[in-house]
Amino acid sequence: MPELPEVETIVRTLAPQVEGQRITEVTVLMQRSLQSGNELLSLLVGGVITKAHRRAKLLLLDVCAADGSDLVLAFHLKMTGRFFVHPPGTSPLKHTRLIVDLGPGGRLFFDDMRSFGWCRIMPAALLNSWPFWATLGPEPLECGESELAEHLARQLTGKKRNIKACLLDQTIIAGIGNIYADEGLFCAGIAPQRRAGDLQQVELQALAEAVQNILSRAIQECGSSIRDYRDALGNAGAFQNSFGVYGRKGKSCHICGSALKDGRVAGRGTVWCPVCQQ
DNA sequence: AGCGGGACCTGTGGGC
DNA sequence: TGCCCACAGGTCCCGC
Repeated sequence: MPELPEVETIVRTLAPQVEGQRITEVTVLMQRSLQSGNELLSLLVGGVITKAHRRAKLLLLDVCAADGSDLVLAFHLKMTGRFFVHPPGTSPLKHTRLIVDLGPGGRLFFDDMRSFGWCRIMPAALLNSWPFWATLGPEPLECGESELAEHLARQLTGKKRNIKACLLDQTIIAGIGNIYADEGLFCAGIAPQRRAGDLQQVELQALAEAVQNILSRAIQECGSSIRDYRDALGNAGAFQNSFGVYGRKGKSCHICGSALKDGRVAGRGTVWCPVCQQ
């Protein structure tokens, strides 16, 4: 399920295939997948994709439209969203929701089995007035470790929710999902059900360090492939082989050998070590 | 206001 | 063998 490291890997593998390419057609196969910007579709045709990049779990394609205006295609992959550039003439697949034709550059497919993912097309100038965008928390890898710890301290003061729910909250910190929340908390030695406002400064420091460490390592390993995730070249990631807790319920902790516990925290399947995480 | 939980989806896998 | 159901999870929305 694409979280920050997976979306980052997709962007890195997609960018060389689409940047500089001219859009010749856009086809929406599932209307629900295009959340907004229907009226801008015709403006895309003839435009050029100038940049593929990422913010939080969003994949963004900057487009210089045919009339010279700047547009943005924002994609949220949710759990099963995928990108792949097929040769020209390729027919849609079973779960293809949207196609961006790039002439001789091929056909960019947005596939999404569960149809939770979406695309929004908007003028670049309106990006900042989009509530989801405007309320996103900081990029965890774009601030220093102590800066991130201080940010968490400010955000979590007085919070009664558990720390896992806070890590999943994109307005507190951007890009973390269920996998990296569990892994980060394990790495920091903090139990997921701890009340966020009760965490001590030294624990927040450890958490900031753990989150940055886990996310960077996951990017180096090209993300985690549990079942569905593939990058824009069709390759699986490898970080799932380095999991400390996620998907390892009942198995023994790599650090202390205790049986890992599992349950629901913040409404999500959660695994933790009852000894290493306090 | 802040928080918890259901709805949205569809394929997979375990149990009977 | 085949059917049924729980489960996976990011975000929005609703109700307490």
